[in-house]
Amino acid sequence: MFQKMFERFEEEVKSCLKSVLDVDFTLEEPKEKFGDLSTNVAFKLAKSLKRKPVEIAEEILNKINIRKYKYIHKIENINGYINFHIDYNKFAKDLILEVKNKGKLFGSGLKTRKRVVIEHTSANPDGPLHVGHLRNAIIGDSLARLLRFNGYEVETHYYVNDMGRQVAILLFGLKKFPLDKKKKNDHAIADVYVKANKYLEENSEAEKEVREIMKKYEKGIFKTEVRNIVEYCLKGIRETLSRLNIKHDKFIYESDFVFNGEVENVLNRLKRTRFYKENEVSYLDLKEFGIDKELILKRSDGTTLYTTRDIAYHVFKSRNFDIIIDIFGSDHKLVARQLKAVLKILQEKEPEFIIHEFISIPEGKISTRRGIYISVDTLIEECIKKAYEEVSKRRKDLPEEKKRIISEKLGIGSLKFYIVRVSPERKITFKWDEVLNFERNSLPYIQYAYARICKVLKKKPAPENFEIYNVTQNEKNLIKTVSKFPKIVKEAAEKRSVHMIANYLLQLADIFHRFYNSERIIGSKEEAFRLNLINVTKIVLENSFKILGIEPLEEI
RNA sequence: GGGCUCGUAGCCCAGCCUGGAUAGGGCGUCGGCCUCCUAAGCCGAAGGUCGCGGGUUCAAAUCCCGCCGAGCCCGCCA
Repeated sequence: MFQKMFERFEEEVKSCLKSVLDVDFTLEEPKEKFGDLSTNVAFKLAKSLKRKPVEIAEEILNKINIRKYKYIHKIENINGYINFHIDYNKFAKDLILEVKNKGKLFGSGLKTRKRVVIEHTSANPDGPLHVGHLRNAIIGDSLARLLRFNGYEVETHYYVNDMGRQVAILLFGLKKFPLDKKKKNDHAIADVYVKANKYLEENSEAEKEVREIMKKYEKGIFKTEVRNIVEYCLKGIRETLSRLNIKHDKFIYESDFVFNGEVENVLNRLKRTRFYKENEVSYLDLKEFGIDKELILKRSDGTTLYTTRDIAYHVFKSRNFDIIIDIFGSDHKLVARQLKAVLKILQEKEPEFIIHEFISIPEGKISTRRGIYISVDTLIEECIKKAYEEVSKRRKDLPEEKKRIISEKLGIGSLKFYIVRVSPERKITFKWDEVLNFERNSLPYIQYAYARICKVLKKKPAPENFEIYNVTQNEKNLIKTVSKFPKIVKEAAEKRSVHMIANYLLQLADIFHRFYNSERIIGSKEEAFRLNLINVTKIVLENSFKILGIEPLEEI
């Protein structure tokens, strides 16, 4: 019955304007003092009508019969801008009913049959995840959650690069250096990998051996050995991801596309196109697509390359899904363009890419090969440690067990939030004091809002019936922000922008805290309404947390 | 050299796609608010050539062109 209140208000404003105008117009959200929606149509008309915007606006205003609209409280003309104000008494009542009614589904989209595949993380199985992978994983995971919430059928993939040089080096290394069984799997693998790389640098004759392994492996030799090593490492990686509340639906092995003949099939298809060229290597000429660099498909020794196999994987995705989304690091920008071009050539579905910049650490450039990185495991431990210090400082009254649970969730959540909050194209320099800031603009700030609500509602649950008197400005802000949630979710999904959700959450928490500080809830004349208002705020917080894969805490 | 991305107060970030009213937050700084639902909070102040230059427009942080600076890529690595 009640559907997306903010959009209903928007619809009313639109039909209101349409009833008196026969030109296109746009609506925007002005600053608080100018109302809730605004149009600058009078400015657009000024030129053709050769009249002043203020006069045009006035004329439009006079034609409108405001009584026909339920949620429009007032319309005014300020210097030519036509501003619409919400009738908050009616609006709030219906909004609260809507949110209560929908609950967990408030803001979600209708189920669609659209199948989406999101590939993310896909770190090489040669060591633990580090900060760079973390960003990829967090963006991918929350995007999957966002699209699911919007009604899509989503499958997440971890594409395992179990082929190529790094695997050969690992295989080579394991013959020379023992695996430390006491260490976490992925860390033990990294030790060997770093040692093997160092050995290769110092002993150039060993290079031949590595190439030999690669060649044999592609023919199917060492298949089980490689799978075992890879699985060994992945077990460690999975443990880390699981602590972050990130889980992939499927692990797709790159080598499978070679062994099951798919790579060869794709190569044959490409051979029949005019883009295919051969000399000592096979390659594609992609100049037509504005890519000067030829795309090499096969080495002179006949082995395939990473991109070749990736094409086969994408053909597979194209056959099984409607929308293909890849989360890539910015070093893969060229690969992304190449893939898009090749998929177009093959007349398959072209993937969408979310390309994120890197996270750098003060220590310098990250390199797993050289052993320069902060592992996500270390990061998680640090965050929890710091969170524990903060929690202990602020909540001396809590029992030890509770403090530990809260710090674990707050620490890991803060890490995720710090990363998901900034738009992907911006590079991040990882700074501890920013990650573990427990004040405003942080996850604890939002969790605190949630905890405050829980506490109040625990004392006094929101009653079924309530009356709305005069709505204060802080209440209006909170009502409006809550009502905008479905719109934000929809826009974020369309733009594939998870950081919008994080920023919305900050805004909601901010507005809540302001309301909470200035308005007494329990014991006030408006108690019943306010309890209902914070109750719906709580639902929106929960739904937003779910999108980000962060667990709400009833107490912090 | 070429391609892509970024440049918004001392520091960090949103807004840019879809142009509009004194450019929003946060950290830090300064000053206030706890006999009352967690002060992990709230209120206030100071702090800006939106990298630079040009163009389009009644109107540009936003669109177009040029430049400067930073990052990434340009491998028979992945």
